Amino acid sequence: MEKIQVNVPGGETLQVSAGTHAGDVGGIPSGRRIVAASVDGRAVDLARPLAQSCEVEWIALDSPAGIDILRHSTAHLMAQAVQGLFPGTQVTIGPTTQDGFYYDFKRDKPFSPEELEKIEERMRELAGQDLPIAREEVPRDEAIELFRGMGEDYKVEIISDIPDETVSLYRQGDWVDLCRGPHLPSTGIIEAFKLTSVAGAYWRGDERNEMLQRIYGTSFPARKQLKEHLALLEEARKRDHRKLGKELDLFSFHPAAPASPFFHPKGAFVYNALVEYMRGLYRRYGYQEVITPQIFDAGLWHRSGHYEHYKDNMYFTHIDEREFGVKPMNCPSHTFIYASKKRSYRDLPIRLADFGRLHRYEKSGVTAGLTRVRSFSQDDAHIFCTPAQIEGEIASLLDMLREVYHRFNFQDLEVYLSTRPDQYLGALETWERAEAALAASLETRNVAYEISKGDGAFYGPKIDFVVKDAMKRGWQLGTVQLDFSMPERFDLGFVSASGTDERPVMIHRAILGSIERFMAVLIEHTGGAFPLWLAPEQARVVTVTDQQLPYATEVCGRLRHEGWRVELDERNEKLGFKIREAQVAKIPYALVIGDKEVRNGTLSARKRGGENLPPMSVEAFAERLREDLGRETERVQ
RNA sequence: GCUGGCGUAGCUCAACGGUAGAGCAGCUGAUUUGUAAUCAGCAGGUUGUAGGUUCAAAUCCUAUCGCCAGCUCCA
Repeated sequence: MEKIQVNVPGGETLQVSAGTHAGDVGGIPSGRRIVAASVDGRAVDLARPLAQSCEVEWIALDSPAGIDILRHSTAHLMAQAVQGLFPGTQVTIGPTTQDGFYYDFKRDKPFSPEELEKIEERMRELAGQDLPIAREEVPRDEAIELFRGMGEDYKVEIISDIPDETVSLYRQGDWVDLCRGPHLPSTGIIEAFKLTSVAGAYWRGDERNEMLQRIYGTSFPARKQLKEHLALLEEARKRDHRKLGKELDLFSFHPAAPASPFFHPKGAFVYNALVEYMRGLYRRYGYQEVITPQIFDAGLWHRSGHYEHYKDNMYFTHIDEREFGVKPMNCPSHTFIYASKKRSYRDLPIRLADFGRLHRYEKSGVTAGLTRVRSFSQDDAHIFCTPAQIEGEIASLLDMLREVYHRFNFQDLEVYLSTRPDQYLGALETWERAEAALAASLETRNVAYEISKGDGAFYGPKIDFVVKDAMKRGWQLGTVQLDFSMPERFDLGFVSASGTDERPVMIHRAILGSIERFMAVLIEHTGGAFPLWLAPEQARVVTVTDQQLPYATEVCGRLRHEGWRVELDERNEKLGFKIREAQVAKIPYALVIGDKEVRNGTLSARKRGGENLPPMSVEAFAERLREDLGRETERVQ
């Protein structure tokens, strides 16, 4: 038998016969559950025979790759259970997702919650049998025949689209599925899973195709992780910004303006506080704010390219026999301001910020709460600079982004650099320089990032910023996009040091993104318990009886006089009731005033959450507020 | 947009062919209360909208508006 060399982790090289299974070459570390191997960078089953010398890495069950395999195998287990319980149901595809998996079935009836339970139960039985999962390679035509014979029309269609000569099948017990793999060695490893929901989905995601029945589920290496995950989902449900927005009286919707929020006084306070915060940063980072029109002649949208590419998302109106479009973006306006006079290289960079209201028609099925609306504004800005200034501008932007996300207590930040797509505009050399400049800025600022190859916009490369909220869900907030197209379309120029006419680069950027969407994220991240600097009501004065109202009014007045947002609860209710209401409204402090406080000229503060502070003077309390605020608004460097 | 589900008092929900109810919120009064709900009374609805079926419709049917979930991160 021919011998091959296998490099395993730890620098060891093992000599084994060709055809030895990956899992049998030896050197598997004890203590970790190894469920698959990576051979020369490709994930394979442990039972995959090794044909030639190679490099092997182990994939542990609790590694990201291992969890992905686990979920894929769980999806198969579910499909096996479904077909066992409901003969005649066809399988289609069953991939993994960010935190689980789904499998689409062809069945006339949707699955009921009771049926889901039965499926779960059957899955547990099948997992308990610890069925070996075996890979098998068969010629394509043979596979087509096999699935045709089983009445699996969708599988037949899928295989027909595969160009390869052979395809792989996976068998577990008497069940078989077409799959590229890899999979777990056996079903017994699957123990911590849960089917979470059912939904309709179109075959290949196309609404013209047949409707399939999708079952979502999730699976983890250990029960504890599954429990934690389900707890986070439950917590996310409780913190749903639509629910909290109503409860905290922040915003509402009305059928007269679908998918367009109405911000109530408290919501408007938070909204404006976010805008004011960004304005403060703009002063430090050298931005200038502008105000621009809402509605423009359609000619402008033709010139900007929006009419051709974005028309379906725009609102139009006719007047004076002219067609006008409501702006979905601010960029064209900013090019007009830029071009309103001759610009010199000495003027650049010019950074124009705009909180203008934008309207985008979103299809009725995709709007949701504040996260996807039709009327919104962004912390939008456009930077006009020379190509040589890109790197410095991006570096400064990175500082700003970091400062902002820190302020809102987002711990994890993921950064994606999207590069040139197949269809692109502008010179190749310009692209390469720009991508290099973006990468260089990320590196000088020590920002870890991943490259999304080919995901850039047709007009320029971009960097996207994804933050993780308290429930570990990712939200894409910030984006920085280079644009070589718009300056061209609007014929922007500047006079260089040597007197020649040059084209500036435009950088589109937003840090919070849409203020509406950011508020939704913030509400869910904080559970509606806003930090002091954002709390619409920072403290509420509550009296023990109405005897203390005169003094309480004075306390409230003194704090208000210093600019604090304080309300007095004058209702003739018991203290416990008023405390409860303040707590439910998530007000940072309840200030209790009884006879003792009146006598001593003090107040007794109760923090949101229940901690009681010792009685203190109004002055001392104001000082405490100032300290809280100082802590919250401290800058990072 | 498509598929499915849901629209009942300000809010959360009940009634599921036979006179629309409850709790909370609101209003009035009593209570003067020490850190998450004091008591009583009153008021509140063309059941999203428009048609239809029926002796009778919140309930069944049709349309429409709105809300919710989902709609290929590759077998």
